[in-house]
Amino acid sequence: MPTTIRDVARASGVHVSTVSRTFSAPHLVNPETRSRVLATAESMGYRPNRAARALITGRTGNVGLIVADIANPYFPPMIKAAESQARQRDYHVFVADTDEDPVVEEELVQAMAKQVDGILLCSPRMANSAIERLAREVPLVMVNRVVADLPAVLMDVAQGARSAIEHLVALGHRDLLYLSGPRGSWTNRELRRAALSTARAHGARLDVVGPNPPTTTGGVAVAARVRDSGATGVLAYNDLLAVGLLTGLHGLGVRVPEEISVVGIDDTALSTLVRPALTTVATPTVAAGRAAVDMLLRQDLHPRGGRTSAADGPETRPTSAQVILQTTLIPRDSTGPGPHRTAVRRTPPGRQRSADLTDPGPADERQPPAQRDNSRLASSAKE
Amino acid sequence: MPTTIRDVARASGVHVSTVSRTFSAPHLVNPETRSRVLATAESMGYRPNRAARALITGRTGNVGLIVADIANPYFPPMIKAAESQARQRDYHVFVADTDEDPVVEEELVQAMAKQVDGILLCSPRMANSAIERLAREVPLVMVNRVVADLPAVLMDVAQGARSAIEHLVALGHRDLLYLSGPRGSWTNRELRRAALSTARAHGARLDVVGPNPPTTTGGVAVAARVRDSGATGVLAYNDLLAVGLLTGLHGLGVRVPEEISVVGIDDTALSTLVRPALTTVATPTVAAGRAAVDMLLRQDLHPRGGRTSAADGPETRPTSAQVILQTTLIPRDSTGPGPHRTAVRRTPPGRQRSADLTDPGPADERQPPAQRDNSRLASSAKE
DNA sequence: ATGAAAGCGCTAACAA
DNA sequence: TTGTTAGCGCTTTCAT
Repeated sequence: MPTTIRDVARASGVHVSTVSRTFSAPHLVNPETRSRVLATAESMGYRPNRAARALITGRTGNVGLIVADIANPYFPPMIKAAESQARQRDYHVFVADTDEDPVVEEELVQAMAKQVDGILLCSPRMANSAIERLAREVPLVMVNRVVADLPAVLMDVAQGARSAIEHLVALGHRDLLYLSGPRGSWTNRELRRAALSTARAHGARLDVVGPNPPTTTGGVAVAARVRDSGATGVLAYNDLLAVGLLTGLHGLGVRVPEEISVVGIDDTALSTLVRPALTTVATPTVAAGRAAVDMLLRQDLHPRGGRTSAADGPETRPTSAQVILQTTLIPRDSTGPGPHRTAVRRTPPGRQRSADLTDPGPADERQPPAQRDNSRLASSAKE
Repeated sequence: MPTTIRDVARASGVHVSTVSRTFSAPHLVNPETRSRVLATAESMGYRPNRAARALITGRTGNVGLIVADIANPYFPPMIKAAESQARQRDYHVFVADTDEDPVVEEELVQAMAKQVDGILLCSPRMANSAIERLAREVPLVMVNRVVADLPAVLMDVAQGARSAIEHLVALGHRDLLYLSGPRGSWTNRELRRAALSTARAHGARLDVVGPNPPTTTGGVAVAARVRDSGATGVLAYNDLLAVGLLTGLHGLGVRVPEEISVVGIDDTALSTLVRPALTTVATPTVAAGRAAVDMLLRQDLHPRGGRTSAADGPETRPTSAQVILQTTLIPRDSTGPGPHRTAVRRTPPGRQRSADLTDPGPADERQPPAQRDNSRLASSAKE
């Protein structure tokens, strides 16, 4: 039976409210009383019950973070960024994994709702309608998805897909493939659309294969189909799929990048660990984690419930805004010259091995390769 | 302002207690009333406040899971196993990452304490004393560590280290290295001790290098030292360190396994993705996640607080027990013949490339390679 | 089967 | 500066 505020009050001969103040507003209590209370509390092993406190203040000091798959190396940097940003503001982050299951996702939001001050929904798989409904129960910030006018942190993946396709085309590839990700993924739709239109604009063929589970296993599984497709350049929904493809192709004896070039998306830790090192589009996950926490905590200035309420003036609605983060192509060793190499710009095979391009290539590839933490953000307040 | 139980009561013309029963004990309420209440609740978008409920029942329906580093691929399978096991019993899992920081770790336990029914501490870095203190505030289950007689799920990593060292010795390596992990890690101490004694028993030299951060970066950083050490066989604290070492050695032009053999620990997803594929010791993380949840929920039969208390007989203390899970060496391509190869058993170089050994090798290597989910567990109740 | 009342652990007006 | 009182949203005796 844990010690309560009442036990401490009795033991130190003061009223509960004094004990309460000792912990939540120490400056309002006489230094002497304070230290006496603190001492007895300490000796009794008393800890304020944050849940009970939350019930009345309306603030828990926690934020929830829900991701589709913790095993995807895409998320950990984002999670860690969110955690450190939250910690700076004296918040804690509780993470939950939905296993790519929309139903579990909704359940988890429900379960978390009252134990956190808001939830970061990262790459959610739920239906829009479900999200909108939940948004009325708990402050939500979306990451990688646009839902109504909920606050959102987005990445310009369309631009990333354009860069990737143009990179492949510039290398002389005309038969391209987009390895599609899961249904219901906003990012997947963006990528696919941008890849298709960019390919068309450059007179290249682009087939779409999928949906695929966004995992290495998914990549291995689709390798034979990729080989048989006749495509020489492949863009995958994410690094996991791309790395799986690399493994699968290796198993089939197909050489990368000599026979097929592969581009991933996300620039996860994996991409420099595999051989050949993966050409990929860096998505600013760290900046996203930070930005998402900031948006949530900013709008959290309007606490729900709690006693503070009263007539709080003109209907305080959450500030709806979007933050859009830039993406960057990182050429590495999994892309090389294709069959339609034009005579215009000759680069020795293996040129891509150097991350430091001397030949800047087509305009869209001309990204500063050094600047990896591209946290410059184009914030566009929608109201 | 979210809808409360009172709003629903008023709107459906019944007392709050009836609404309460409709949700927590439906069988005690008249079917007609029930459906009426349910209907109004639904239409008003009412959701029971789990935090408030927990305050009185003493049960939250959540379990906490604290890990040292979410980015370590070692943890996700364990987390997912815990989640699915918990979900089967209608519990939710909240995960938190401590960034390998003991202080953050303690804070997080505090923050979670009252919002969960118990906490799984995975590979904690805290001091024993801190853990024992916290164990008095919230039910704790340890994973990968022994603290007093707290319930624990352990892996027989010592046996794993023995297998690994014997594997290297059998291949003809006599100059070995153990790449040490973080201070304060129970697993690290176990590994180190077992590696040292096994090497000694076989007349091999084994140096210890470290502590190292248990990350790929740590592995890359230590590569030059490893090369210069003169050792030909290396056992690393975990796969991350081993994979980093692989990358570092590759960068230095040192060939694996021709010049140096490397063994990892954990058999993370990474190990089959890198080239050469990593020889490693599989640790049963999935079984561990499941077992930990089971232990926690079993002892949770004794709810803390709540109103139920009363005189509950003979001092119900949490059942203290340990579960010990087996580990298995998985030979892959990062280990090969060493300079002291005896004439006894000749195996062509590159034999290790096949996961299907025809030559079973020394006794300790003779593990069933197919059986990957080694969840057979030796449970030893200590009371 | 339902209502009345007490209270989980805590905070926040308001007095004193 | 401290005590008094009310109550956050909910469950659970105990009556009825």
